[in-house]
Amino acid sequence: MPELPEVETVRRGLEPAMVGARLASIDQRRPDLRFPFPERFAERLTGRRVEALRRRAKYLIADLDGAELLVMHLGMSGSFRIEKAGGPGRAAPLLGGAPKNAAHDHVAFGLSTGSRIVYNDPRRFGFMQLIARPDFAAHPLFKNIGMEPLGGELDGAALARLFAGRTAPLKSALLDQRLIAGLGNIYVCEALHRAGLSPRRPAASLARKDGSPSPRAIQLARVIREVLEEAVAAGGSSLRDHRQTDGTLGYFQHSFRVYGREHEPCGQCGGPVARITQSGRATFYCGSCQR
DNA sequence: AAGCGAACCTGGCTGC
DNA sequence: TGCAGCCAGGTTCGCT
Repeated sequence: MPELPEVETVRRGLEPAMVGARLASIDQRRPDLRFPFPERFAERLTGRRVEALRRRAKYLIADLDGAELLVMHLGMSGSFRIEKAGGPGRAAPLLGGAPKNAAHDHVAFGLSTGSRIVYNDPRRFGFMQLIARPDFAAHPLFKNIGMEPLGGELDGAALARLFAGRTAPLKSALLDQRLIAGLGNIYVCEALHRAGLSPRRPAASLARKDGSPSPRAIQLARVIREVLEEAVAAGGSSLRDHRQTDGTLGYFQHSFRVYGREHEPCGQCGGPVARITQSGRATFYCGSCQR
């Protein structure tokens, strides 16, 4: 579920509850998720104040008042739930997924405000790490992460430079987090459809021989920013019953033009949306208007 | 070195 | 109704 817009939606939902609060208690219910939890995880977190909650690529980063950062990744199925102080029985806000089974509540942060933040992740592809603040940029998790698509750097020239010489299909290059950070399967499919570009086209075909951006590169950069901004504004999307801060559904799923729409008519030309497999992942696209 | 397929794990859906 | 098989938003590893 979580691509950049979903992680950003989760960040915005958690921010008012977490920032400024102290982590009064940590309930860690298993030794690992995708990776083992850090040594003495609960001990290192207990008593720390959360000073800020940031996002980099698909990572959530809590700045703590000590020397460490708490880095969290939601994997495929991770979500957070906020349990407000004194409110059992009230509908709990859900962030980033659809937790149903308390057996998959793996970590709960008890806050000094009395609220609890519960992390649920059935598939356990998510993980949490503690890293020293000065090591942040050089840390293995972050040193090879590419540019933020909404950070103001992503334009046609940047795409042309990143994709120059790459024989991989455009779809695969856009999913490569070392180049652009935060795009996932849904938004890559959606952006390519909006740009009228085939996912099978070699990535290098967006650069000219001299490395300058083609009009296609300029257009693709524009629609990547556009689709992500629209999705963030809509509170992310969901394939099932993803909810955001106030418990309402993330709405962007209703705006998919190709993702999950195999055999349905393309909104542009009426032709059928095709589904192929690239690098082991499903790609949805219109074979007649994406060239 | 880049690119690709498999692996990690569980749940939900489809079809027999 | 039961069950086998397939599929899923991401990342990493290991093999060409």
